[in-house]
Amino acid sequence: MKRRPPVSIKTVAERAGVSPATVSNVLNAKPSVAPELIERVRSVVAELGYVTDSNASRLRSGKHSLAGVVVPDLSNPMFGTFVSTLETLAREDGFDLLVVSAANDVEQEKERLHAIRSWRPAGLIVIPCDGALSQRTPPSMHMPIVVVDRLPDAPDFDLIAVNNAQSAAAISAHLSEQGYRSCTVAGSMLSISNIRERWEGAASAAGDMTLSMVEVGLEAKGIRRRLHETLTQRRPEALFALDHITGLIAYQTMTDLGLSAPGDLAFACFDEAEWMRLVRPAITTVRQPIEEMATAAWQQLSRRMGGNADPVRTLRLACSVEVRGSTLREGGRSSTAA
Amino acid sequence: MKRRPPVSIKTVAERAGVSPATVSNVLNAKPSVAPELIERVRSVVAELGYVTDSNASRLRSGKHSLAGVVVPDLSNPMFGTFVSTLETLAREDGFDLLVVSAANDVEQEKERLHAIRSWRPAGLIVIPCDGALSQRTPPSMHMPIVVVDRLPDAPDFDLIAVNNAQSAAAISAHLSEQGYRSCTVAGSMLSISNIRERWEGAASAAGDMTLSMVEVGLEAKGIRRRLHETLTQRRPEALFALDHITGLIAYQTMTDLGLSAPGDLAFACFDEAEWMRLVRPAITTVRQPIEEMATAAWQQLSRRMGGNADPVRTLRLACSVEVRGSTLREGGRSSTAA
DNA sequence: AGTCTCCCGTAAAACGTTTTATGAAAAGCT
DNA sequence: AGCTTTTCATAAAACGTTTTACGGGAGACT
Repeated sequence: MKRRPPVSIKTVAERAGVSPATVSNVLNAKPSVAPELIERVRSVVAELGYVTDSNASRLRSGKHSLAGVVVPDLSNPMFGTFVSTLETLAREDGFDLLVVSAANDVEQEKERLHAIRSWRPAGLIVIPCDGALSQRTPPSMHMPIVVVDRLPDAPDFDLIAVNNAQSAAAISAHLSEQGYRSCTVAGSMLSISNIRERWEGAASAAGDMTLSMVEVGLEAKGIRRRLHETLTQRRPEALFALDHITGLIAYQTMTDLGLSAPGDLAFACFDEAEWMRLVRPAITTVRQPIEEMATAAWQQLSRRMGGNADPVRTLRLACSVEVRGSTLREGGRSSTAA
Repeated sequence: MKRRPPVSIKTVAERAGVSPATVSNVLNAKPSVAPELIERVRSVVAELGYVTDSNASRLRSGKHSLAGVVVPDLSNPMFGTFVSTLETLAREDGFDLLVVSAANDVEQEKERLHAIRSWRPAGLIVIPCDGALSQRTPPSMHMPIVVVDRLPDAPDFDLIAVNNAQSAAAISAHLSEQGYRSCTVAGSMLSISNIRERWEGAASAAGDMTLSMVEVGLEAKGIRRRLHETLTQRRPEALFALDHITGLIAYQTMTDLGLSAPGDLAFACFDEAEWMRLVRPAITTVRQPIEEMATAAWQQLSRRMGGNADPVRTLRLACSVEVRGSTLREGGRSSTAA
């Protein structure tokens, strides 16, 4: 591909026989440019394929059109859907998104938050790895930040989350209603705020069911090993996974061990993925409203970027609980009083 | 959060009692700065939390640290994994990624490719919606572009793809070996080059098996409807889905119709997802080497961004075929000569 | 015909950095 | 002591835009 010097506003101006200021006025639809000049400039822009340098434009005008998104891991489909929805909304408002991920590592998250500042985004939407954001967002970080999904460790941030405790409680109550006497709750780490909320919610509604918590970590091999231990040492009657990746590996582990749901082991997961409907029996899940979370997050960030200085705001969205075959005992429902 | 005027290199210079040029020299580790000044500048940078404006830096220095990635849809886990891997590699080379997606729409892809240019990325990695890239990358678009997964419609681009035809042929041959006499091959659209290659590959190795192609489109409802029609009108003995989303919806449709694999309908898919191993029987798949594709794409783009002007290059990576229960007939293998 | 007002195009400055050229001071050499 | 060379700090320019202030010309009014 033959390399040609890049086209700048000066090139366009020279070719059109006007000044760079006139080209800028045309491109930015400023009033009081003669129709003849408008036509001439537009024609040259099309001919040369000129595209304004958004960085230079922001430098001079101060007007932003970039926002940043920081997520723990783009391989997780939940985050992929989240970012995809955000992008659609951002584009409608004339923004592009700079998307970075932290590989589920708090040190990388710190580095990513630092690095993203250098692009001067107008604001940030952050799904933190664990929530210790105030350590990673120094006082000099002035841009508005909306936190999603995990609770930040300081009250300075707008937060969009789901009703973790209540939804996990619903699962716990359901399992208890079905007559299960013991349940292991598996989650990555209790230091991750939404995992802790879910555990606490589950614990609050266990009724007569004995609940225990196992922290399986974030690394697939470790998750697999701890779940394998859990299911082979003293197997509970039910297993409740508190996040998507834990749920996926939990299901793999129980199928590898030849355990079928719900007879050998009832299984529920706090996150919905398509495959959970496909396996037989289908899996009881808590479905998080990912697109609503993305919508609420973008709307709140838009307000902040627009100058809104209201007190910080927390929005909790409701999940839905999908009861499916993986937790239903034969006659289980009818044997318990409503 | 109290808004304070942003800190610039001038603020740092004033506070440190040096010139902006000295601050720049310190931050960029230029030789011949007195140790005392280095220490003073660093201390002020830390105190004020100053972060260089990468846009202004690139404007003056001409040195890039942003690359662009365009994918059809981030909700598709394959693209999520791809971008995640790219990001890790880019970061190792000191680059950030501007990630945009086209919502599987060629008009949006055109708009996205145009918009991403305004950020002046040093290069682009593009998974096109259908491959008609030369229409969406005008001659004025000089940055290096590496195309991934789908064939571009012009020979100007580096390409990283998989051996679609050969891998699909392997599935087709396997189905024929198993004794299936008819197979429907379902893919989004033949105008998408990798779908076309896969169909052609499957067709080339069908042997005695009757093959037919159904183009199901990209929109979930339409995919579901066409697959439903296909499976209820004149049901084939086998179904081979050519991409992930088609495979997911195909499996949903057959389970909704009460069809079990492989007895009622053998099922194979050209893409691997975790759930395909979890369902019973597990699904026969072609596993694409997503991380290797990302690695090869980044390496090639790095070379191009570094000034390499070798002729354009195509790299085809090999997929692996995972034969599982969804296509294995009882005694099917032993009845066919190797 | 002269004066005043309005329109329109643009020169120059500014944004935040980096680079380059320059000058002053210090160090080295004779 | 004087001259030459080297070091180091910085003034000014430059990157690609947008904004602002200014000047010239045209039109309107008397």
